[in-house]
Amino acid sequence: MADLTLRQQSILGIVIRTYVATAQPVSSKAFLELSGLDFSSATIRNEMAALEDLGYLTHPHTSAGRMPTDKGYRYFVERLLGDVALPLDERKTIRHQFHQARLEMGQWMQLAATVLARTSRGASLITAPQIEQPYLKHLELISTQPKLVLLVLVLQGGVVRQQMIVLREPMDQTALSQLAAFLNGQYAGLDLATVRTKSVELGDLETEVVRILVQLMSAEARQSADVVRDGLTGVLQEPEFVNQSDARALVSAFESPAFLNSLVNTPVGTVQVVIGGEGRWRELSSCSMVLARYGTEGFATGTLGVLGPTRMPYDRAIGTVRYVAELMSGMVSDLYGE
Amino acid sequence: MADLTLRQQSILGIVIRTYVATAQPVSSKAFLELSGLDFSSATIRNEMAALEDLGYLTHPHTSAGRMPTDKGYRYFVERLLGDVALPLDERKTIRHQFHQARLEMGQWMQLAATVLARTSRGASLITAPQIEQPYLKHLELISTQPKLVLLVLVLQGGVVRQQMIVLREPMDQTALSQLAAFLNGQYAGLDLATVRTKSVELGDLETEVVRILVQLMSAEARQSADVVRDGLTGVLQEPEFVNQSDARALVSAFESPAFLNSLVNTPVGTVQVVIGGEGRWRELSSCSMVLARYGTEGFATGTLGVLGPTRMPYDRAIGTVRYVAELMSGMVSDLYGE
DNA sequence: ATTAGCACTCGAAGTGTTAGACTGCTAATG
DNA sequence: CATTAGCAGTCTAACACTTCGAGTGCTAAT
Repeated sequence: MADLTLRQQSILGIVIRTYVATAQPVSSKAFLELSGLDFSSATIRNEMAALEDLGYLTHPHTSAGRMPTDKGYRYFVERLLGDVALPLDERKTIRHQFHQARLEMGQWMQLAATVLARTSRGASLITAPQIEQPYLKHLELISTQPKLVLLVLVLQGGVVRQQMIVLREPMDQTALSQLAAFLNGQYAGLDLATVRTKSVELGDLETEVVRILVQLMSAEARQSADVVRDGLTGVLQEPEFVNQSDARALVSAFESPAFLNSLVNTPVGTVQVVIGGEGRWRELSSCSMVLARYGTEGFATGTLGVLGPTRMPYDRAIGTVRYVAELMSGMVSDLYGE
Repeated sequence: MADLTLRQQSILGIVIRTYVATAQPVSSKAFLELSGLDFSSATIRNEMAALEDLGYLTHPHTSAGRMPTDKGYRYFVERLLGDVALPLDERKTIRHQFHQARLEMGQWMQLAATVLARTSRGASLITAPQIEQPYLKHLELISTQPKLVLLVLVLQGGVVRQQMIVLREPMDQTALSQLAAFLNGQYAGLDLATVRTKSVELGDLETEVVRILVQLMSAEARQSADVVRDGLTGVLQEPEFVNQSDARALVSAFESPAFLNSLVNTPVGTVQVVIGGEGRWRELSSCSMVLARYGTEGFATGTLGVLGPTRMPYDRAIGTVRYVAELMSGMVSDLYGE
């Protein structure tokens, strides 16, 4: 990726910003009107042609203006984007909204999704933080019907999981509470690995409970469930999605769990930008993603991001993703922390 | 809605089935090929013209075949559709899938959504059953950090709700357990109304807990949260949604909570068919819905349904919705029953 | 009541033309 | 030597026009 002259950089930047705003190929004339630069259109044409030779811009056809290639966007994101922090007042608004929410991961995720979608014009999605070595805080057995028992698990950080168990023989609540107390004594405070290896003399029901315990805890450790999404309708308005099959590809990726699981592992604190599917997702050639992981490395992390057309306001998207990831990281250490 | 002759009924039925299958206006010639009836095309043309006069069919333009109007679909659904029960083997497959799932409402909902979407070619959605007068089975207070406490509520039928509480002063688990035991003694087994009116001498923290208790329980009684959806991508493939704005209207309705809340209240056990938005939802003029409520009337009910193009296989959709509603009703009485 | 037959309508698809939006290049310019 | 004016060349979008065939509606015959 050879270096561009300063002027080329600035032209590339302006072309990209203009194209992002208008969704129309940028002609040399339109460029001059919008940029306020004092050159003739011929000069701009020459420079644009050079940028095209270098692979940063294209032509849909001879007599059309220029639009960025994926390489052009990449250069823009990596070299031309300076400070992408959101303006202070926007940060304030967002922080304010977060402070008003209840202290509950589900609500925060919902809120984060909404904020991401609104400030970045894309579709947003966010996965619940997954605790790497969850330990059991507490379990409870609650009789709901003579032969039906609800097992409630509270894991580290207030993650709650439940499951019904069918009994062979009816048991009353007193007996169940005793059993729960016994199991709490044996298992509370232990992590999955320890629960698994620990061997205790147990009756039938106890064994069943422990089996489900292990099952729910390991599901916790690597599951694809809990995802919150927002902004799909908004992004479908973008002109690139008049094309039915592109739109469908977007919706399909956005909804599929498989896609989510493939979202890349970058360290917490960095924002990753995937432009035009970047080889990995063939159908998403007209889409870009801005992703980040949040939480505390090695302990509990989740992924959040924005999915939009390649013609995306990268500065806003990156700024928002970064800021929301910070807030969510704070949430994780507040709620899940030791 | 004047009565049609038997022949007109049969012609209308065949036109609708053909149009549903092919998505193309049905010409008199195509009609004869597919129906196997032994008339000349002129006769069919005459009858079609009559059906058009009566408002059951239309013409996109002079030299095109006929397609059903909303009124035509309505007549079809109400008068021409005989037994819509799914074939036994399909019912068997579905029941089998349900038996393999874990005994948990969330999983059942997910499964129901998938089954609905797959067997009816539409997008499906299903709301969690809402208990009208939920009562508190059990509450638990669990310390997660010195000044953070998790309140876990178990309501009737194993519905679990949780919320974090911030303490002014640190408290240890022993104290919290005592407090929980006290509150359980006072409030367990009571329904929302009783919890609300009951007055007990309480300290600061206790009051806070009860406040949240009331809040979570009343949210339970009429909330729009817990919804499971499936099949959006599939329905977007239908040719009616090449039109970007129709597609967007569909996605938008499908995702919006407001739309869900407006879904009609029919008694449990009947299936309702809304054709072409039917005045209520302007944007959904090219969509139909097949809806049913499930559960136990006056106790706990939810809504489920399928959203697709007006050109929908109504027989399958109705059959599937009815059958899945029955299964879910069974689930409700098994899990939530007295 | 049904049907054969034909005139008529309309859309889909193809062709031709034109206006104008841009570019690329060349030769002139400071 | 970078810049620019100017112009030829290219391509699209829009429109008008034509043709083809699918399909109807009607009428007169059975």
